[in-house]
Amino acid sequence: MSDQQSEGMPRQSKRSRGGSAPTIYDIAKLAGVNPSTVSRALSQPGRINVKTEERIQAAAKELNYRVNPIARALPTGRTNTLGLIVADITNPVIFGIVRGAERAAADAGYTLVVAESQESGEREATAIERVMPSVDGLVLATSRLADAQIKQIAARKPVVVINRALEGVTGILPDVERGVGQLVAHLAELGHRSIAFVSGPETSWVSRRRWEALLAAAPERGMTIVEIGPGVPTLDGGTAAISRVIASGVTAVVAFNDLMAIGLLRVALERGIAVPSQLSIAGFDDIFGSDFTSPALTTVRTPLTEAGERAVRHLLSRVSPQPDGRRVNVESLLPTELVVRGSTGHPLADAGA
Amino acid sequence: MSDQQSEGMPRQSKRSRGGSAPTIYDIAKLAGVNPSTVSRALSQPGRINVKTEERIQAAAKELNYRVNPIARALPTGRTNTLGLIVADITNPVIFGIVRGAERAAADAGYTLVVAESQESGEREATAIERVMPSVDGLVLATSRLADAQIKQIAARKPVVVINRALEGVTGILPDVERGVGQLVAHLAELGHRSIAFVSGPETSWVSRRRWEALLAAAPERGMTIVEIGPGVPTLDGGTAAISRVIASGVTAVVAFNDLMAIGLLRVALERGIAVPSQLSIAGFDDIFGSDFTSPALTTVRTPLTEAGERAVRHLLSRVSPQPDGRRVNVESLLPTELVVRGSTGHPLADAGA
DNA sequence: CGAAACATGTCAACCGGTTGCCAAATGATG
DNA sequence: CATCATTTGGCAACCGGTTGACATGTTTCG
Repeated sequence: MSDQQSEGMPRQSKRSRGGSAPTIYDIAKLAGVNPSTVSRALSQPGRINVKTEERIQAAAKELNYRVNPIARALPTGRTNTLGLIVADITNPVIFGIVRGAERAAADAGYTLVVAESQESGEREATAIERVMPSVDGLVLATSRLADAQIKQIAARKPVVVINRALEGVTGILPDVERGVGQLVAHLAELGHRSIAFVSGPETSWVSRRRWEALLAAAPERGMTIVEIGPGVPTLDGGTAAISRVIASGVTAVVAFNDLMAIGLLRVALERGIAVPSQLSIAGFDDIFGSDFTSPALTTVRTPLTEAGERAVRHLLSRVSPQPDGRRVNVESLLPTELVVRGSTGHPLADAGA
Repeated sequence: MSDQQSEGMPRQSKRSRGGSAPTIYDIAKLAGVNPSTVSRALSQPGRINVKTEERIQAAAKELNYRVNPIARALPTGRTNTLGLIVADITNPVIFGIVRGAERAAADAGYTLVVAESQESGEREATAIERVMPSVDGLVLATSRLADAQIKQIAARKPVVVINRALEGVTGILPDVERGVGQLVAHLAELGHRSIAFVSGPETSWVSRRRWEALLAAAPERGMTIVEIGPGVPTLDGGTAAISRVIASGVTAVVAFNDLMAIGLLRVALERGIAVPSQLSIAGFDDIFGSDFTSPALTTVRTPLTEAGERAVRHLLSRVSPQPDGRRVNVESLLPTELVVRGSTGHPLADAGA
């Protein structure tokens, strides 16, 4: 019974299907060695006799062999894949992150799977559960999860968060103070004495940080500053804030992000308010399109592509430690910088009155 | 050194690691059945006695079991993953495609891996080779590969291409005529008698299609039309074309895409040309930011999110045929439509002279 | 009441690699 | 030339599911 396999015609030999991709068994047969030798030759160069290795390489090339990443992942647990979870793929702030992450991953021979949570914590948790088993690590950009949830995930797989400070979890964070300092100095030089900050969502860590930085920098230059908000971080969120901005009597307004700033800019122009002479407007992030406006938007740029890149490189350094000791410096903050365009300028002499 | 693992405690029993994820073997033990029964209970509801199935479900829930997609993929070949290859993730035309594709994939419980070719055919081929073994199908958006290469790939795995017509390969294509017809009608109604089309790259299938549609529609309305180009499909590409546009004496210009249109708009305003009274400008795609300009851009919208969605849904229908016969209608073209904003208007009476 | 039809669950092979252990071959050393 | 160290490559178990073949138990029906 047990030898029913061996009797009769030479029923298709154990390993060798027709159309399918070649396996190490095919190579082994062709090179006349054991499959395990092939595996070693391919993944641990040097472990095998040079002569044999060459023979195996030649056979592999002849068969046009590609290692099956799934078969490799099963025993090793390493998938050569990273996950990137974003709240909203079409949010321009995210694009850069995705690009940077994808590049860094591709450079290292890693594949990137992208999942979108659509701003929902629940969907985010689902998406994470789905990709978790098949990734070596996760980048959480703009996560909507609670700190505790993130920590729990970080305990299972390496995790890097972007734009969020979290005890025990690596975070890629911007040097908000730098860009804000430049912005405030810029406005002060132009002659502004009062600023309004139109803030974003109450729960936004980034919005809070930006506000704190402004709150610290403005008085140093002898400027007054007020916060208006919270508001939704969209064009409409900016539009909705205009009345309060005007009522506050400031000559310059800084919005939580470029989208809100553009909303402010549009509604201001509609109402016949001259920008920048009557009202200077600035935003954050330097998103795609922020220079499409007339006047173009002055903004504090956050290097988002670099954020994505760093996040992935740090993840990789934990997933597959580099022998040469190169380590990604995640301690240093991402440098932000002011981009001066047309939406900020000297206030009219009488405007400050 | 090598046996530090095995000394001491009674080396872990065959199936049951501590920290690791639970397996069907753990469930089997808990429910007192054979692992294969667990597998069937989980993947073929009904094949198993209801009573037993319940017991297994309970055990699975208790252990918080999640199927290991990699282990499942190895024997079945199905990975529940789709690949999306794009030329440039940060190209705003792509965003919508990515979002639509991701949503459709997530809805079906599929994971999406995204790879960027950075406009290089070689990188694209590499990226495809890398993801090929671990996906069930591929969406090629804005491929830079030759027709023959794509056909070769399509012979190995299900492939859907976006914005490209290719014998034997499913393509998601826009109904260019519809939007162009609306645009031409709109311009004619405004009183324009002459149009210039600033074209994109010579190799762009889409640019050619748009030009052909314009060429067919304009004369029907008694308008003259000229082509200016080819040019690079960027802001600068638009900017560079302004002199030739002015020289042509037209009152309306249609750019290959919104980016070029915005470039034209900006340089026109810089030169003191009034938009739309002296020159009406329109673009294609309705990209993010096309309404940030002053005046906002009139454009022919292509439903990119739907393109991504359709591409994935069609792929899914081939990968895992729906029992209910629902099929994705890929034959019908994606409806494009005119979005009228401020950059088009009545030409000045004397401008046509 | 016996046989055929059907339902249910087990066995064991398999997907395609990886890797610990070991035997044989080779080389170095005294 | 004997002895020991080092290479080299094979054996076989393993990763975690899936699935065809089959044995057993249960129903149905002539």
